[in-house]
Amino acid sequence: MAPSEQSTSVLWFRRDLRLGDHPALLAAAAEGDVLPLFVVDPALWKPSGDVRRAYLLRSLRALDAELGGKLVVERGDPATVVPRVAARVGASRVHVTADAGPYGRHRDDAVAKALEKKDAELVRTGTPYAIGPGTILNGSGKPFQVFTPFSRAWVDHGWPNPADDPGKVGWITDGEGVDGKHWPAEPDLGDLELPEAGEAAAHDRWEDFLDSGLSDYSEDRDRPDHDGTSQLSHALKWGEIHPRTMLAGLRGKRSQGAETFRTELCWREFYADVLWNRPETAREYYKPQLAGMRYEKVGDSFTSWAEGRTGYPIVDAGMRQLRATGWMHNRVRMIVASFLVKDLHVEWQHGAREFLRWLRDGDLASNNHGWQWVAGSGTDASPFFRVFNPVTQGQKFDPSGDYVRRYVPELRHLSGKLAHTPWDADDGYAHDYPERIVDHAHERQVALDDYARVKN
DNA sequence: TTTTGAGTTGTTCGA
DNA sequence: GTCGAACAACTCAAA
Repeated sequence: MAPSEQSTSVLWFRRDLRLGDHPALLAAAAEGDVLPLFVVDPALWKPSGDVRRAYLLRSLRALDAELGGKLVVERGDPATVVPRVAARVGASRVHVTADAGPYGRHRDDAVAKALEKKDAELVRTGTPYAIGPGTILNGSGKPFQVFTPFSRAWVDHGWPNPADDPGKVGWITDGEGVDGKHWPAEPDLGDLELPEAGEAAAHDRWEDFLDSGLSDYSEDRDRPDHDGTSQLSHALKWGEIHPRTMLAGLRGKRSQGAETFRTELCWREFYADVLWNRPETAREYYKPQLAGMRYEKVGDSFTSWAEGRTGYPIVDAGMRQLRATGWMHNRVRMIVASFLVKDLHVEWQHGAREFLRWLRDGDLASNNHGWQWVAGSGTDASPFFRVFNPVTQGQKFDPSGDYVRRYVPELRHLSGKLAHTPWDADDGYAHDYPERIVDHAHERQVALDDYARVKN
């Protein structure tokens, strides 16, 4: 289209719920007036837990406020809804940030086809990542399968600067989807408190973290009893802040904390890249031979794990933190994941699904490939003998026991480290804390033996 | 093509 | 308490 020709377009928001550093918004605004749209897609809404639904709705409300109440929210299959909205305002172009996930790619292809039938077009600009998945390749032109070489190539490639400020955008609305008409009701979360949603809150949090959290990040991030993480995983998941913005904020910082944080952002990009190249690994084993392990069916032991009643304090604290807050510390995610797969011999997919149901930051690529890493079926090269010991992990990363006591009231009467070993205290079970449902040393050996069998 | 070096986050054992 | 070795030889990336 000629630059002088002004026309109305649609900006369809998905996981890019912000107005700053937004290339697709720039592309839309360059064409003329823009109708902002969000579609509540049952395929994504139905499997979501209440926490994620509530967080999304609050983020949408924050976005709507920034848009002067003009956000159009519709419900239904995007392949039907998006062309209908575009037709309503005579838009021939619908702008989006490209989705790299398996469902999103499939959905967007369907929407693009549906738009084509009406002589309209889906325009994908940018991705939720600093470097688009599928971009980084090794010397043979193939995707990396090991993190460290990927990260070197990722750094060498470099990442773009944040997108320009869009300036004054001609936001329009059509009066159909506004005023909360089609907004789902916000689920009742009871006592669960969510962090403030929206772009402004994400930026405030990021600035605070740069000022006061980053210097100790590399040490503190492994401590579930400390507040040492950025608390921005949900903001990244919903695109309230883009990793470009964060990498620009880290530019020039050479501290260990900055290095470690960049590496964590790189892990997010690596797993998105892996999933882009192997979409089926969202559900299937990245290393298929691991599917041949002997696994237990989901039953009582899974329920004990999910509800935080395994009798292993750090595991129970983690699972209860998940349900109480919609978030779990990353160190503890690894511990509880290892426990489910290696101690209870349940396939990682069940745990991954449980996490996605509760996590406010639940991201398919990071979550499921994190699970595969723990299960030993993922991109990590070989250390099959890595089985987390829930007691020593607890003692090492929650040395004072504060984290356990915060989430497991039955253990609050135990002081210090003793909270990790109630079986060593005379009154360890005085408040109905459950006995250990399995013997870790034994189950560890079962897992290792089975692994050896599968390998041979 | 062959070879070499290296691999997020671990655990246990024994000195 | 601390430290190094063993776990068991595997796969990938790059020279």
